[in-house]
Amino acid sequence: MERRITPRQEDYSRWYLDVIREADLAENAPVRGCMVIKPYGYRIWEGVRDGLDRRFRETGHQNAYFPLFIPMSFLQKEAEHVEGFAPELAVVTIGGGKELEEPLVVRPTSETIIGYMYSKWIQSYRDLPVLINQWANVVRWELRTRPFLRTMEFLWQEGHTAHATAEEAMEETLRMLDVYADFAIRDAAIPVIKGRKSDREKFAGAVASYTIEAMMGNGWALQAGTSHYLGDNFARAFDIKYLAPDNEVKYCHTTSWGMSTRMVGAIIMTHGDDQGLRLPPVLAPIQVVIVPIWRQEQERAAVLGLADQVRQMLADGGVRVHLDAREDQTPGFKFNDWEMRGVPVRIEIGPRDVQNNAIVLARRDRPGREGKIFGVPVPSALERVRELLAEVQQGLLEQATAFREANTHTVTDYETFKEVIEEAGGFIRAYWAGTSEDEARIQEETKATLRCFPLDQPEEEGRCFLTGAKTRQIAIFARAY
RNA sequence: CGGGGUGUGGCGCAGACCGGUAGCGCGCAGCGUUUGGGACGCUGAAGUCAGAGGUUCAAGUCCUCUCACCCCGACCA
Repeated sequence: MERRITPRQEDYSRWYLDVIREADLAENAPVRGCMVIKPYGYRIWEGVRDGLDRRFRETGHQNAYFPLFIPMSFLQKEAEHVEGFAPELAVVTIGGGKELEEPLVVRPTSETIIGYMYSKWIQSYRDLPVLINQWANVVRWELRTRPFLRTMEFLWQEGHTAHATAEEAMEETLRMLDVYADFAIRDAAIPVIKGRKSDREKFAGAVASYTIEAMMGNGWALQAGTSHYLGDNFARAFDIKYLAPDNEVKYCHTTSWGMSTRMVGAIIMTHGDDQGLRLPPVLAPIQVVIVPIWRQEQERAAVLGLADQVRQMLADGGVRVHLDAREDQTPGFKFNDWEMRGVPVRIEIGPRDVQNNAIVLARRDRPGREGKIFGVPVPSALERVRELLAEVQQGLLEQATAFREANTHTVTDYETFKEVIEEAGGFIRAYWAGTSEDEARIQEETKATLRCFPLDQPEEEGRCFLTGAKTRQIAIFARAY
């Protein structure tokens, strides 16, 4: 047997690239740093999109679309914003064969052009809040890229809202952080830590940035979604003002929040094992694959007949099911193939099952025979499959949570911190009262960054592991993508 | 931008020191036998050897230049 996927232990980033190739999710494009998302990978993204879009509607947001090109001067209106993004801008200077009067930036994010429009749309407190989301591609000129995790062009949604008061805007910021966490946990089965970013790590132009941080299979952290409270920074830069009930002109308070195709990378790296991908049933393009098995020609029709009957039953019940009737592949090959592609549940139907009017169920989150259930009566198939899908969904979340807990360490001094990062890896929870400079030094010396200050903070006071100062503030540190 | 490496059928590689008919594995196509955990046999298709220039009777192989990609570093919402 040829080994197609490098074991995680041997080389984690090779494993990641192998899984993407073997599961047929994406491949590199002829343009450096860009990728082609293939149909199977794109369907996972569509699952992410649908899960988020439904939640956005439920929280009162509407979709709209703003242009890809942004006048360079717009970015320059917010000092911190342009400074943060300048190094990774793609700029169009020629159009229609002629040098442009003003260069156009290919959007790295849309705060500026949306701010510009909001200033025209908003006159009165009666126009507020404005709650808009856009699904779009953005471009950031990255030096080091990895499929899904960091590419020069990526797909995402960016929500942009404007509110009358700081309180309302802050509520919105945290509400959308909750939406992301809910999606990550319930749909993607990824346990995440909600937290606030340090000043060093926050969005260029934000007052405060919030994040959901997830732990990948190698113990590294991944920022899986962010929500920013922008204060009135962009309102001042773009003149987003309204007339309040007291007849006073006031600046709006704005927010922005985004989740990207990086989420697909998070799913791969949270759940994947040495067999390949493992997909949470809620997002799996194919939730159940049926593999028919026959030995002799006369068994064929009966097996395929039952297989199709079961397929129809499940499809009618709303299950995303696929019957793999390929005749040029053996059942064994198909088992491995669909495991590699992460399908949560497999049904095996052979001559023996036809005789018993039963099927065999196998779950992806438990390897080999242990995950198989024999002799499931056909009439109860739909019900049993539904139960099993729910169990797999739950099982993946539990496994990921247990892994994160097992790889989260508490430290109280810098020496231990360095040891843990170097040897054990994973997340470090520690009291922190250091400065941005201290943070930079830690990154330099250990490659670990301050991922976030979790929203759940302890009551007790402790001592900063670096400075020894008394503080109530806990921070999470880790190496990150 | 600095250091290192690699470019040969779709993919992974050998061939290069020592110049002489371009090969192997996987994949692909056809036919047959197979099929409860990655099947096998036979037949077949497919290569501007990254590009340009040079040396030579003869270049994948030697020389010069160029390009692309990968890894490490620097940089980084």
